Amino acid sequence: MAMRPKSEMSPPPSDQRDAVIEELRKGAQLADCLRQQLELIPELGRRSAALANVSNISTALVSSASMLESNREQYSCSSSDPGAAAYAAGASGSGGGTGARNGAIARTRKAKHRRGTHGEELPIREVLTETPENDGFHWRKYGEKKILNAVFPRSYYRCGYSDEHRCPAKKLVQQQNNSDPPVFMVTMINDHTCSSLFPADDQPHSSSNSATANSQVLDFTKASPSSAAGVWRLKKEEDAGMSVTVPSYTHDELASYSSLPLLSPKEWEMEMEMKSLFSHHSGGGT
DNA sequence: GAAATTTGACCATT
DNA sequence: AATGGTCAAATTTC
Repeated sequence: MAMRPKSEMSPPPSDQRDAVIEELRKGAQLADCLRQQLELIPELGRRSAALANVSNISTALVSSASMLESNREQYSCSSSDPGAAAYAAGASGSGGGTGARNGAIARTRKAKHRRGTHGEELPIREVLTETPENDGFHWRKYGEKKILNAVFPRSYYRCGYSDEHRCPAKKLVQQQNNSDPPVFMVTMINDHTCSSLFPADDQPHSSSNSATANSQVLDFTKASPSSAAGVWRLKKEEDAGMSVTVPSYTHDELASYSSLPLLSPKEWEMEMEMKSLFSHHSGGGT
């Protein structure tokens, strides 16, 4: 909803932008180191909560770097530098080489012109990320399509509450390459309206705890067992004997282990409010 | 049994 | 006509 005057912002010089990207990448690497250190925490509760937080930090950093790279792609596209665009789109050439590069560029351009049923321009946001599943929303897959000149199929998700709350948010996820970890192009279409509905009215049929009532949970732990991008990383790191970026604990478990878990800022505020309310009454029920 | 995913068919757009 | 996006029945998983 909030229309940021992004288009009015002049791009930083590319040197500076590259430096920022570099710093963000370093931050992500450091977060990874930190994660390894956190593995050593003996207490399961603290460890898993800390791991989850580090994972979020890492995701935020990688996403930010990707966004900057996307911007670079836009600017360099307009100034005729397809090489940079291909780089920004994650086309590292590892995917089989059957014209994936061209596909990535063409697709990116096309996504900018996506339209709704009435021909109106839809709000589109494209992000390159290694963790397409880790955006805190509940998505439901409704299709998958092999895309021309693309090595990997594109997956189509809609908000898990698109029915209940008429939330128009959709998300297209397409793996860009086969690197380790793989990079995914995530195209977000429309904003979530469901998230603004949750604080107002609890879902009547939901179980009584607030974490499930608010749907912005990382429930990709139970996502598709075969091809959903969300599980890719889990499976892979499991194979490698590593511990997991997004641990396979449920949101509730994490929430009970620690008070610092996977809440969106909005949820976090609510939780805090709830807690202060309860501490006001502190044991004085009715 | 319910819920989520898969997958081929169908539809709209270019 | 080709391609991308969505639907919906079948299948799978919990």
